[in-house]
Amino acid sequence: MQKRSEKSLVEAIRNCGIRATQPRLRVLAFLQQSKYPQNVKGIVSGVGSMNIDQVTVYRILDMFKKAGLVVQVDFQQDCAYYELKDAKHDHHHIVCTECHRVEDFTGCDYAKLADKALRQVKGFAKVTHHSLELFGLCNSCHAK
Amino acid sequence: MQKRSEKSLVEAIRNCGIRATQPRLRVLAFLQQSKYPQNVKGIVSGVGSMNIDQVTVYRILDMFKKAGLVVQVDFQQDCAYYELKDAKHDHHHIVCTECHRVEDFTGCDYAKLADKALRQVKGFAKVTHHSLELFGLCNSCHAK
DNA sequence: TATCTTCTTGCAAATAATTTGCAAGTAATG
DNA sequence: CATTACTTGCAAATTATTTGCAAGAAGATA
Repeated sequence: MQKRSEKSLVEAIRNCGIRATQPRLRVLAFLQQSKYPQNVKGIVSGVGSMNIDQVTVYRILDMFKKAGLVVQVDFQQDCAYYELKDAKHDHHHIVCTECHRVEDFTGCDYAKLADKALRQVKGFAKVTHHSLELFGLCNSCHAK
Repeated sequence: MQKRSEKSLVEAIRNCGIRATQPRLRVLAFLQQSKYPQNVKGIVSGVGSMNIDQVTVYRILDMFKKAGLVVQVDFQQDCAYYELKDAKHDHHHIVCTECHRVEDFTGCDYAKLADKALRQVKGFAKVTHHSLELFGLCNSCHAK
């Protein structure tokens, strides 16, 4: 996720057919510079200078999700996390179930998987997105 | 998931090193005969005859999860769902984002995926489980 | 740039999921 | 069948997420 200029942030949002408001720009910018998925609490404190109500963040995330700008990530923890959607749909996480450390990995072969699933089940027209997380133990937690 | 006799239910639970209590047997039996993942509300009403408090269900699920008897499934909806863990770790779902219809599919090639991820990231010792869900539209919702 | 319309935001409050504390109940062991 | 440790149910707390509504801002237009 390389940084985008203020101008291209505005464009990214407008391209989805929605207004480029200050809170939306801040949330998008914050997610862009985040190394890992963020939850609502993290976003509220992460946008810093500007005070954005958490309700607003919920609504923005919901909208971004529907617009295909961000994806929701479930770490089977307390709450939902969000990150920018990558074009290839091929960015996933491995999470330590002890300390909650997160690392990225790629290579789930999404297109093939979606295809295989659609052929296998009956009654589904198309796949729009997916979620994939690995859970395990990081070296230090495993050592204990 | 074929049915197990009462006796083997008891054994399945005891093998995890925990007591085979009535509520646990009921929850396990209910999950076994469930076609799709169930949430806490569904389990409470599903166990029927016996009244089990939802707090107890939460605690049982938590314990079963740690014991490796069940897995948690996140449909990016309201709450967490649970189903029996299959030995091969190769049972996943495709969910309609409109009507929430669920179908199963297999073939994620878990072993290879976990291996690939472990080689790719640094600092992780092992993978214990994973989650994979596809989201899309079923035929009737797609037609609209 | 002033104005208008519509979409957004913030705040308060509601809802719903999940967790915690504790006394009373029950499984497993000898 | 008595003991002990683990479990359950109930009440209440906590936390995530949603809803309603009046005030505020974005974008189109004059």
